[in-house]
Amino acid sequence: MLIVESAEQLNPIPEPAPTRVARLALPVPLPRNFDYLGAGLTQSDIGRLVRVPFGAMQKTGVILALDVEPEVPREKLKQIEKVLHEVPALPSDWLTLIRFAANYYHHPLGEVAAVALPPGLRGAELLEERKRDPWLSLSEAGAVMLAQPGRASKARALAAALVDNSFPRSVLLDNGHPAAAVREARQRGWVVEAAADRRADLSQAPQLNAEQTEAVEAIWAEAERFTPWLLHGITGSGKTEVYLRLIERTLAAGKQALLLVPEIGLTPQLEERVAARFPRARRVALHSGASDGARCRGFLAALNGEADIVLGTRLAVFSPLPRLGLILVDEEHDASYKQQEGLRYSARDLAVWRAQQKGVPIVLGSATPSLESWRQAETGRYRRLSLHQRAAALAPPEVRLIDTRRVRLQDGLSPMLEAALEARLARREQSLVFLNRRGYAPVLACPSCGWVSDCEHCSAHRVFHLAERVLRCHHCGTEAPVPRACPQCGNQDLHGFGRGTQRLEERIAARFPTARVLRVDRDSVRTPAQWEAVRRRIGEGEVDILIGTQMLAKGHDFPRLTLVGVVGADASLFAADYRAPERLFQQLMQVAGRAGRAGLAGEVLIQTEFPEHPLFANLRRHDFAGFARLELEQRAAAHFPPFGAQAVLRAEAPEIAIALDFLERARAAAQAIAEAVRIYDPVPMRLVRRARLERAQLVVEADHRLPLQSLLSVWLPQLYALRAPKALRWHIDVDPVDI
DNA sequence: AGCACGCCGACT
DNA sequence: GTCGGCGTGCTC
Repeated sequence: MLIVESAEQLNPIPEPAPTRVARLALPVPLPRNFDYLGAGLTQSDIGRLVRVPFGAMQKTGVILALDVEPEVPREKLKQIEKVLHEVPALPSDWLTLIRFAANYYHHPLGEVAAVALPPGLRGAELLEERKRDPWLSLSEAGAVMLAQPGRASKARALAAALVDNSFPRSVLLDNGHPAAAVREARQRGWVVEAAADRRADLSQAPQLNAEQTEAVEAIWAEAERFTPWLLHGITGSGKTEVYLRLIERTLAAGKQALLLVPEIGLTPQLEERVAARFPRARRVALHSGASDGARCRGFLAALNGEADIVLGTRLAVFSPLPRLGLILVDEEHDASYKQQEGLRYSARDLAVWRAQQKGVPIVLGSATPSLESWRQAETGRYRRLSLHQRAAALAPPEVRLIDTRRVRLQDGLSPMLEAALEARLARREQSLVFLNRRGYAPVLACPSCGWVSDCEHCSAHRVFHLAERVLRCHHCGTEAPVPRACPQCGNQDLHGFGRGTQRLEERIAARFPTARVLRVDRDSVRTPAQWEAVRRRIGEGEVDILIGTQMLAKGHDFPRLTLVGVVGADASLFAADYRAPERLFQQLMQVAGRAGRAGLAGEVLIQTEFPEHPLFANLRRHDFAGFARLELEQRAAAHFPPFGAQAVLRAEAPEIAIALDFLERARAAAQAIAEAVRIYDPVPMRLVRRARLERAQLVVEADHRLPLQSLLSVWLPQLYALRAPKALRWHIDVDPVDI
């Protein structure tokens, strides 16, 4: 029986859409969110983008929550101007991710959202994009749903959930699905595709060796849950092939794979390899080189589940992935995973958090893992897999040290290294001389009056670039023409002191006049297209001797390269930065890995004044584990990461006193709340002045993350409240890598 | 961060 | 007399 309680129930009149209070994340550098009024908002609008008036401006924000109690009087709330319905709502796990990042890195949530969203995700631009791109209109028809054989009921449940979220939809069905599921999908007007079409082309896959097979099987056995893996594989051991096999299985299971790569010129190569292996998968590449439109499309393809493989640099860690099944982080030790400005996040660390959040496996791969990850493996939190075999079944290159205290160097080159270069030339093999310092000479100076080429804006010398005839500051980028005479005393005999790649190139070209010499550094190779051309020239044997910086260390296989010479590495052995040895070892291992391929034995010659340094002993044995053991012992003794956690508060101002004064007040505030936390004194940074600003920093440290995070949670709001002069800027860096 | 409002020097 | 310098202050 129906009980009628009111006339409206018989003749319902449409109710006016109720106005609700929505809390938004807005891209402003303030540690709080903003509340707005919105008529007709529903629960499914959480995660949607909106346009709102903000002061005298217009901003795009993300709806975080509805029906919150506003913290300001209700009459101050403005109306949401427009809900961007053309963009699907960001899912709740994505909102949780950016909330986590904001909390962990103590950065305003709205700014985190702005970093995580592709630039140009705005209503108008998006509509325009859709007109031009037929694919986008297809995917706008739907979030992808995937049904495996015998999973029709699960598929229907998922579909129902998508309907509730007012997702537009399409379906991706595996072979062998019940016909009923297809009928149902078609009846609902969904786009239907077969998942098999997106699978790998297996014809091309090379055989795996025993180690690789073992790794793939071990990881796949845990594919249904969060398992962090450290894949320690020496150069040439075929880590990439392991990644590809795992991606293949992930796609076959109807899930998405996220592959993170460092910010290097190699990204296109890996992209090509993935494309060749998975020609029919929907692939998305997200990196800084991509256009706004491409990033936008890629992000949306990831968001609505269309994308099968998302390959990208650190920013790709923020891609929303509704059917994520696997995360891979290649070269996990690489410094470019840590953003060094604004939101200073580690994409590798966020990736691990995401894998845990979504209950999926994550593989961190490297030949020289970060000591953080290595220790996680030692303590059993990560599971370690090792690939020792080089694919070409070749002995690793022989590493030899040249004691430069006992030989006479000519322009930085020892007779032994020269002889080795000579021998390679005679055998028509390639050589690489590694010097991690670009320019002709690090400083130009006047021997008669003592003038040096100092930068006006930085506490650094300007580097003498002979080829371009400029003095260039490597910190702020400003340059000046090379003076013909000393600006101070008029002496015409100015000297370049020290050696950079340009001078080494000059010296080697003079010493080996018949050799084809090529210098590769950021000055000579500026664009991806130039990199491509250089790689081709090297690969086709058009170069005899390469001279280069770390750009070349990360290079690809150069099959004719059999000799690597290292000069000028000593500075890193005793650097003040406690991470310097780790970086040096990683760099030397990497550059050594270039030597010897395709049946040609490799040799590495390192010029050093400190041949007895233990770092070299491990390098000669290719013993990363040995190096890590030694280095971790020292870190443990000093309570440095990974045996403890750090954050650094940095301040910059026109004068150091202003920065130090702010940090001193910050230190006092921290001291008052410190519990199980060490707070150091504010100190000027090593490079005090950069681009006309003077910088200082204050380190806080704890034995564990938790007390450090507790301190930051109380401390940061106090810092925002400190009355800082307008000219002062400050930021916090959690888990810094450069202190 | 923007962009307002708000009080003091050289100009149509 | 104004146009405009960028010094504080606010943004739901």
